Amino acid sequence: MTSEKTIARLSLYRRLLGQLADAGTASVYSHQLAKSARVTPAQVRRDVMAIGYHGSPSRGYMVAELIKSIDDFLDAPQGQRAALIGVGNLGRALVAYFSGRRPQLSLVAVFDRDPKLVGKNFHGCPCSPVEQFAPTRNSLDIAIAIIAVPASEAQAVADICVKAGIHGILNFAPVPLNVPATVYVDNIDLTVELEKVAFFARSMNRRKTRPAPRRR
Amino acid sequence: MTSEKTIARLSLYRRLLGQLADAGTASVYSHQLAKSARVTPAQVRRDVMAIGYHGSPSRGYMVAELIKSIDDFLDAPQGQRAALIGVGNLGRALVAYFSGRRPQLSLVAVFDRDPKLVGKNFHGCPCSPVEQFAPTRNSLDIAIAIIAVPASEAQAVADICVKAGIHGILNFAPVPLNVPATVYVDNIDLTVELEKVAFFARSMNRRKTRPAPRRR
DNA sequence: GCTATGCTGTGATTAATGTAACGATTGCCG
DNA sequence: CGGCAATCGTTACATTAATCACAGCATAGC
Ligand SMILES: NC(=O)c1ccc[n+]([C@@H]2O[C@H](COP(=O)([O-])OP(=O)(O)OC[C@H]3O[C@@H](n4cnc5c(N)ncnc54)[C@H](O)[C@@H]3O)[C@@H](O)[C@H]2O)c1
Ligand SMILES: NC(=O)c1ccc[n+]([C@@H]2O[C@H](COP(=O)([O-])OP(=O)(O)OC[C@H]3O[C@@H](n4cnc5c(N)ncnc54)[C@H](O)[C@@H]3O)[C@@H](O)[C@H]2O)c1
Repeated sequence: MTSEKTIARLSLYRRLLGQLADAGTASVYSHQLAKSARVTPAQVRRDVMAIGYHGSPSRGYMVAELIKSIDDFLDAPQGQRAALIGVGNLGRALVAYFSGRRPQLSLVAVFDRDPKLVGKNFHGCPCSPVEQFAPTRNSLDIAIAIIAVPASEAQAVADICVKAGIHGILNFAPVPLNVPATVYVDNIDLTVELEKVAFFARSMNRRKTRPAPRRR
Repeated sequence: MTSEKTIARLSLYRRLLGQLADAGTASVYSHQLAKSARVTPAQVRRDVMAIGYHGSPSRGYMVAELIKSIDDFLDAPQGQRAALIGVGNLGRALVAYFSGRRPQLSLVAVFDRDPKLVGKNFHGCPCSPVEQFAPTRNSLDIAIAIIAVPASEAQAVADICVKAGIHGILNFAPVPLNVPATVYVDNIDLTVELEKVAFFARSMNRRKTRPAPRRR
């Protein structure tokens, strides 16, 4: 019932709130949070409403409480584990970035088919051959796959993931994947993103107006 | 007037059409293109209409002509050049990926503030100190900046870009940037994307229905 | 030739998403 | 103690995006 866009914003709010908490801020108004997230105050209030948290007109939202509410809403109670498939240029950067972040959503294993990579350890994640995906998935209870293999291999790898019981895929290969409706796929197509920026940069140069207020 | 979503799909169509052209296919129907792009046929026709190309009811769209039309629409006549700032884990992967792709949209320079990286060459792109950004931008006519520096540095780097006359930014730092309305920013927030996948993977597990048809 | 077929182009319609408006509430300050 | 100022919660509205549905047309087959 809650839309994808709302989930994305909640994830962003949570990170911004974490920074506020670190800075010792106890409470925050919708317009303050809106400003740092680059959205309207009404949008913030709507999103907060969606997770059932309530602020007070005088103090706004209690930072710690709101974080807790977002946690309860977004996180799985027993945590979730992810695996990365394809430890190439991009894959290595992703492991460096995602490993050791939130304990509730951790990267625990990586896979590749290159024998030179198998057996190595990447930021605490052992690299196994891709044939080991299904058994490893079961033993470590992996819920999410991150695909960073060449485009030509992506569909085959996705099939392996689906067969092993994965229900969420973050796909960096520039190929729309074919999966059953029970699997959620998020495609990150960086070529498309770059071309988008190129196009709108051009229209910015010409007319000095932006096509639409930005956020993601 | 043409929306961001439409531009993103056109970029995807172009790549898919290129594959068709390589395979020797001369013409394609909206429903075929729609299937590989994971959108509806009506959507394809609408998008094609937006760039002023016309197909024929009998043959559909001529692949080579449609590619040409998308090129004319998306590409700058004299090409566009991009620079990357921050040659760390992610930056290096991006250079490897983006360098030497389309000549119409090429990565030509990289910047960092680490003296150990300055002077090195990354896939044909010389690495300069970030202080050299403005002069290099002018001499190479760089239109687009890709930001891959730590979050704490991102705003400062964005300011440098804006001051140097950049109108398009692809931002990988997990920070909403503060820029004037004359600059188009596309934020790629991978933490948000991963958390989104985690959330919907969970809801897939529970109820076996997807929240919305997927695409990006 | 003539009809049947299957596609494109596009106005009409529906769905999704975001914004605005405003009553309700809370504490503050005189 | 009672208005004032500010903010939340929520409903109504506006905007944007996607889909439907069908007229119009080109071709193939007979
Ligand atoms: N490098 C980037 O910045 C970047 C940017 C955007 C998209 N991508 C996409 O991400 C993917 C990976 O890019 P990359 O630059 O890391 O490529 P890469 O060639 O450096 O790495 C690919 C890795 O996948 C492994 N691999 C290949 N086939 C496999 C299989 N069937 N099973 C398991 N592992 C397999 C290879 O051994 C290699 O280690 C590609 O689809 C690419 O288009 C990369
Ligand atoms: N690695 C990933 O896969 C990944 C994923 C998502 C987001 N990100 C984001 O991308 C950014 C870069 O990530 P990374 O993993 O490559 O980090 P990194 O630390 O490996 O690289 C950062 C690079 O930026 C350079 N740098 C720092 N300050 C600079 C400045 N002021 N001017 C110019 N160069 C400067 C550093 O010298 C370094 O080379 C971060 O904001 C990170 O949050 C990275």
